[in-house]
Amino acid sequence: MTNFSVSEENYIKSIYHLQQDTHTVNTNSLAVEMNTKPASVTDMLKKLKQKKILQYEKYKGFRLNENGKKIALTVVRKHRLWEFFLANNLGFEWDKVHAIAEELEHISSQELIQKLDNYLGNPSFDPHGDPIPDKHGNIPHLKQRCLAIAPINKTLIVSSVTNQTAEMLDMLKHYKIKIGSSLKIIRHFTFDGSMEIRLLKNAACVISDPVAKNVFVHYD
Amino acid sequence: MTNFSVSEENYIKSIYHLQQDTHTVNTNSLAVEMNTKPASVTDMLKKLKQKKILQYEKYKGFRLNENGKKIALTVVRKHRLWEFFLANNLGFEWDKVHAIAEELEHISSQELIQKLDNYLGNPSFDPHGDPIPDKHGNIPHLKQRCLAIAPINKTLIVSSVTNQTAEMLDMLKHYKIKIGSSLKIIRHFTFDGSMEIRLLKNAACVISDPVAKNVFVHYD
DNA sequence: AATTATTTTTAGATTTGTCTAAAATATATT
DNA sequence: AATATATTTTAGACAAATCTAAAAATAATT
Repeated sequence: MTNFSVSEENYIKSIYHLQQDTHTVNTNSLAVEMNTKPASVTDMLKKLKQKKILQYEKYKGFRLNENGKKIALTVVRKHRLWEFFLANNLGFEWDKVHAIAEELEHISSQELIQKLDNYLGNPSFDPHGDPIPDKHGNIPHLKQRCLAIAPINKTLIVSSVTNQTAEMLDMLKHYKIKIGSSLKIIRHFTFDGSMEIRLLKNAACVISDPVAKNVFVHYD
Repeated sequence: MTNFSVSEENYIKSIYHLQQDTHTVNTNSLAVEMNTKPASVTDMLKKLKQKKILQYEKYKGFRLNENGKKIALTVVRKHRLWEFFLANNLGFEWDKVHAIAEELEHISSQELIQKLDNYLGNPSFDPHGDPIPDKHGNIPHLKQRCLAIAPINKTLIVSSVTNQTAEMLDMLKHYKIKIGSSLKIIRHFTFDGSMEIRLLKNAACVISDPVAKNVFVHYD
């Protein structure tokens, strides 16, 4: 497998994230995503095409081929494992880990990542609730949806929180809700959209609709 | 404090290591140390002088000033803390940690290093026995010398091993000698320069002069 | 369909870090 | 001290990654 520069890895990762929803990515959106200029993107696209990572025809958009996706997944895996380490072992807050993991994800040693993975206990989700690909690039795939519309009376596992402002984190801390928390929805109140929930072995409590809208859960 | 590139940090670190013994470093030896060409060294020297990190007069050698030393020490600190983490927590062998730490030492976050230091229990020596500077750049300073010429009948602590070939490591494993081991020299044999030693709560044993020459110890 | 607006690419410049080959300086030797 | 040798620096080139400004292609609008 060819060797990729930090810059190339960053492009590959961004293309991977963008092509999830849409089927083909365009130059401008990648330039925005990467905080760079469209001309720079075009330069890099040519390089990545030459390295047989990218499906790309001039003026017609582009997307990663299977090879490219594989590389993207190794970078994503490294990023999320480091995020887990930073939050879980070093005690960083969720909102601080991303920037540091952006640097750590480019450390090249395969052996390091394998040992780190084992050291951390082969976690499946990072502190933001995003799934961590395994060493083969397989992504753990549970149903995930917004708590506001999740099923009642089923065991739900908090998987991610979209609004990560200090105010929101403060609120969640008060309710003792964190990534990995187990909870059930007991009932909805139609008056204001709030809901009564019960966290595993805690008393029931009521959370507002705006809170529930930003909390995502897994279940099977 | 200015920001330094990976390449600049590597030059600073190498100059730091070279200026320990000699008082002024010369272009060729730095080029050898860094596996590069003398012309490239000169280019970088100009840059580092401009950044007020370096005492440097054309053709007359160079050395880091106080600012430069401070920067070198932060890089050395990061390198050795990561080495400790790799060996102690992830289970890497001594001889594998250096190459990976060469990459990790350039991760920029100060907060990361402070938290890592605490997580590791603020260790004083890395897996090679080299001292880890603290956050102020202070280096723990014990007497260190070659086991072959260390004092008899004093408690010595194995601090580093210079020859780290597989053969040597194998031999040390057999004798159960590792970094941090406590031992005493019981007597020397003049016939072949070998010595009888006793490791804490182990039976005494005899090690050859070539082995002793590559083992370094601390004592007070 | 023709024109306008948007998006994308090209051409050429810039910065960082490196190199080779030649020139300048310092050191060693006779 | 003069010459030879070794070391260091300069000059100019190159690759990677970026940029600006202009040209080319595509999409939208009248």
